[in-house]
Amino acid sequence: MAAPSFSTTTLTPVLIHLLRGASDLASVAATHAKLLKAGFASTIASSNHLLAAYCRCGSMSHARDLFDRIRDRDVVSWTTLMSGYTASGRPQEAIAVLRAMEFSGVQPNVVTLSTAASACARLADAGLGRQVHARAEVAGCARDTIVCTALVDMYGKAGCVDDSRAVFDGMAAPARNAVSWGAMLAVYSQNALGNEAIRLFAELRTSGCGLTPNHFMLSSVLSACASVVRLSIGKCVHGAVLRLGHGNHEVIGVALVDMYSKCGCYEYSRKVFDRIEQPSVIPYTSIIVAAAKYGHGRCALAFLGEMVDRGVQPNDVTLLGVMHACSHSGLVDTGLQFLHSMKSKYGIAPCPSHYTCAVDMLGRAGRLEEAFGLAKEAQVEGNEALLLWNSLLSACRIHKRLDLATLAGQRVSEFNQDVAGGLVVMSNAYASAGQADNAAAVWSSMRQRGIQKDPGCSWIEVKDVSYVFYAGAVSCAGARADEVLMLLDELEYKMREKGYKGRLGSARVSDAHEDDGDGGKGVMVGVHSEVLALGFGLLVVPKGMTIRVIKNLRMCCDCHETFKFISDIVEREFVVRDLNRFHHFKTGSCSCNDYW
DNA sequence: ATAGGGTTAG
Repeated sequence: MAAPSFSTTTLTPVLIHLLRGASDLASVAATHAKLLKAGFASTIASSNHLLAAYCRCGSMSHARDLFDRIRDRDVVSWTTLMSGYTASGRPQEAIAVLRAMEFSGVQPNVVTLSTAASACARLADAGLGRQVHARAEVAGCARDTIVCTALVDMYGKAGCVDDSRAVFDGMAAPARNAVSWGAMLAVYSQNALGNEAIRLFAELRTSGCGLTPNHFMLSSVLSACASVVRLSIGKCVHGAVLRLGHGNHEVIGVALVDMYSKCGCYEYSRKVFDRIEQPSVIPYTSIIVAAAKYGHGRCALAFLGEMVDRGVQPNDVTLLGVMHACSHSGLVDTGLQFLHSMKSKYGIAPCPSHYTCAVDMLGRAGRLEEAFGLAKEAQVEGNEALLLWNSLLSACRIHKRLDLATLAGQRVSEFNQDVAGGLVVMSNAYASAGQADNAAAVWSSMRQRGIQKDPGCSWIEVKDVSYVFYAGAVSCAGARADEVLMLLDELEYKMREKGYKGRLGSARVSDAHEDDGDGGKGVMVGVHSEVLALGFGLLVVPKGMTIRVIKNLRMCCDCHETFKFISDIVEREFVVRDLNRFHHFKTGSCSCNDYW
């Protein structure tokens, strides 16, 4: 038998060297075996090295076995095990390790507590996170930059944005580094507080802290710009990306593709995408989703073909994007083929969102019997099912199938939570069918049950400022409100000369998709919010510039017709982003060819 | 010196 050839003091560097190159279980286990065979008496340091190596290669069962056999476990052993569980997606077990560690009497340090905070972040559990926060205070670790940054992230992931900000504000200015700023920006961006993220980013640049935006901060801010549809700021950030030399970073490329597509600039998304070298599945998915939103179904299919040819595997999100593209382009049978062949062709089993998309697609195309059949046969539950039956209900209204609408409405009402949207659609279905009494009854029952619904609104960005319009209320236009109404009056007159049959303004029984905000008299609406936003845009956006309107609901047929007429009359281009796609109006027609 | 914090597609 070979004599041990290392002394305790020389072993550790050799061990590190062996373990550093070991990213797979086999080589870690081989090193482990060699040590045992050499008869080396393990020290706590060498055991911890091995433990970390097992964790790095994701083999938590081996890590646990080793850990259980370490007698004199120190804070590093415990922390390493916690970190391993967190990294392999088992944060609950990391917390159990923390509890066992405290029970065993070993004191946590800053590394332990930052690891614990990140386990709580993964669990999105603010209650547990608060306990870790308190423990950090007690241990005197609550001023540590990394602990604080982990807490900022933890509160954010748990949805407690104010707590994140309180921790961030409590950090002394020199303690805030680029990671802390990046974490706070990400918190705002991930919690749909885009404007707060934009404000904080501006603060970074004026704070005199001397930190330069890095790709983490830039991608968070771009996603913030996308979520609140702030094109002009997004373009400025794009400029900063190029100046700072981050233009070739894939993550930034994806954020830019997404930002431009959500801000109504599909062409820019294309240009950014074309500059990404060797795009992975995520950039491909983001451009496919962008194409889907603009109704470019053939384009989306071409991108899918291209990625497959290049050996990039699509995933469930990619295929959902492709199906959305089919749905919004009227490629119904192609979309259905995807649903039925995705398992065999791409190895991805359809999940509830794919079924929901297919049902929506059939409904959009007026193939309602098939849609109902698929809806019943799909194993969809919970919130997904609510979305599914809601979209069917919507389709029934559009295709004036009150018989089926009642059926779908019944399904929707079986869900006790969040039924407002469905009930509004039901009411609108009655109104479309000329049954104003039933429509009013739905509203009054909603009023009695205390159900509220977000009012429909549209907004437009002019020189970095957002103007929000609600149906029937032109007040956002401020001093120019009267001018907007006069302009719309004049346009209505010109539209009539070209054959327009509807009415823009005066109150009427609603076949509307939005109520007027007071909920009670909801079946009476005035002019829709997107028309007001457009009227304002025509006054303030210079001629020759595209007017971009954003709406929080689906665009209705009337407004769609109106926008087509007006684009012809004033010879301008409009882009409208509604709840699920974009419409590009130009010379009297729309990019969707009236299919959406 | 063996353990720690932030980002992208739905």
